[in-house]
Amino acid sequence: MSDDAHLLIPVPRTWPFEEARKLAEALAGGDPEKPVLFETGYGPSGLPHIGTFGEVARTSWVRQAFTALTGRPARLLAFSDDMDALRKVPDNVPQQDMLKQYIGQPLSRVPDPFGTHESFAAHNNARLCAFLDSFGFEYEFASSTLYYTSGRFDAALRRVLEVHDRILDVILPTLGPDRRATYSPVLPLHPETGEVMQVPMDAIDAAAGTVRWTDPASGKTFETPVTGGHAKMQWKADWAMRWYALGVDYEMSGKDLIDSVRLSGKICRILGGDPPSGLTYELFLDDKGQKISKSKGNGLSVEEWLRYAIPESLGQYMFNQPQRAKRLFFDVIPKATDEYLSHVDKARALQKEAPHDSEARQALLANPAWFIHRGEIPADAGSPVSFAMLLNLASVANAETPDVLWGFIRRYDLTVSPQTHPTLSGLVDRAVVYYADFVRPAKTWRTPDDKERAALTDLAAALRGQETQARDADALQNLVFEIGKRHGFDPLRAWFTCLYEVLLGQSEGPRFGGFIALYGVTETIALIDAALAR
RNA sequence: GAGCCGGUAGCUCAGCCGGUAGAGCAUUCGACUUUUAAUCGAAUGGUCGUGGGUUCGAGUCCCACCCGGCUCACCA
Repeated sequence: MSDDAHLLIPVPRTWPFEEARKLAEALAGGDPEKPVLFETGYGPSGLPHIGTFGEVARTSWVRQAFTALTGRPARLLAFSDDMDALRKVPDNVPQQDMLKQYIGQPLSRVPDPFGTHESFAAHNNARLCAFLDSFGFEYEFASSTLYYTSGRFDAALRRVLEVHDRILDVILPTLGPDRRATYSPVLPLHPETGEVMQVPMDAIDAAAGTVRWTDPASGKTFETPVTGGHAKMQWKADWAMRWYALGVDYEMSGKDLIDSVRLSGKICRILGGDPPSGLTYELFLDDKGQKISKSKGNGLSVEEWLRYAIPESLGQYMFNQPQRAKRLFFDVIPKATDEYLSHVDKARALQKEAPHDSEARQALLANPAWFIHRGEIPADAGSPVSFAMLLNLASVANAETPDVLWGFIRRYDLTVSPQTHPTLSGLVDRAVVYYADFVRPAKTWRTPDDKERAALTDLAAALRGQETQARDADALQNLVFEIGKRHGFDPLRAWFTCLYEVLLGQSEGPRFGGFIALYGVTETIALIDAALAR
């Protein structure tokens, strides 16, 4: 641990700081003034998804830890491989027939099926940026097409030709015989059709910076410069070339890419560069333990998560154990949310102590909320009520709108409101949705028997006289109670159980007078009428 | 074939630099309620996958094995 002397602070024991320390060690010999480069990759053949969020979030956290640890400047580049060829037409976009005609073309040359951007790639790139912005990530966007065409990769591409054969030696043994016959790390763009060509090279001219190849369709031979956007690299070599050309210091990837990382690292070394450090994170599993993939459409999307929980909870989920395969399904949402809330409370307390207490500062840096809120816990973050409790409450109260939930919350604590507690407000809104989507559909409403039917009819009639009156919970409770006694329920508890089972679809519930007062007399009458009509 | 992850209470999991096994849920009991619990208190519950090793001391470190799961071996 004595070799940590160059670090500004002791290393907190969380994975972003462990990663940052690894990176600091790897960079120990280099120029301390040079900004450190973090990269995340994105393939714009589809819309950004939850894995994209996870990778950018986690990379951002390592960067935040790295800066805290070393004080060195760092950038995060979100690199979009938009020059990659359109291989398959995604089935969740319009204009399928139009897109089919562009298979094999770089995504940046495929028209936007939504008609809002210059190209399909531009459309997806814009969606990526909007998506990342909505979470407040700090990053610089990079377009592969722009980098290629602007000549930014030219020197590296010429270097690729110089060591072309050594690159082949590394890649060919990893390929099957069929692929081996056609493989080339350089993919020239067809000068006539614009297609990204996957053909073997006839000749390499490193001095001229060109490749010669034959179009299998026409038999014509072409001499194409690798520079200036006239060619791109095949993906593993592309990754390596990019690391080399840009000097990428850190990039994570999923464990399905372990072999690619190894291979690209070798190629990067052949080019004369140092491959980046990085974390291999585990994949996300759906409810049945299967890998989540865009094409299968299993698991959970970011939109779905945000429908049921506040954004910070998704950060909390991604923060936990990146090197462990985790189930990504609806039922993990409440736990992630409450973990986040409890960390925020601790972090806020630690934040007060941190300026004059080094132990508190260390604990703060180890707190997920410190990362999720980018180093500064807002004063109004956190909630006095847990999400689990709100879900329970929504269920018990049959809460169909946030108002009903707020009514119960305010009876519990009059000082809270959506204005004073914005996080709680967000939780309440989602609890109602979660209840409506998951809890209520599972409920079963019992049909009342004749005796219950008579009592319920009586109750509805009695309530009709109360519609215009002030909503006095006690008076309503007495009313309900009297009707139960009048109809001879014994024990009286059976009457209330009947109300819960018939009207709310559950065996337990809130004090009924209070429920009517909050839920509304008219609404309760409607509830009874609906039950009687069943 | 190559590689990765996991096995701790009935369930889901936490367990840091080795120092008397923890949480939530579930279960049971109690308090408070004109029936309730969104509340509070308490109890029950574990041979830490197996076998070795290191150590005064191992869920934790090392080795071997068993079981379960996943990923890559076509494309990116």
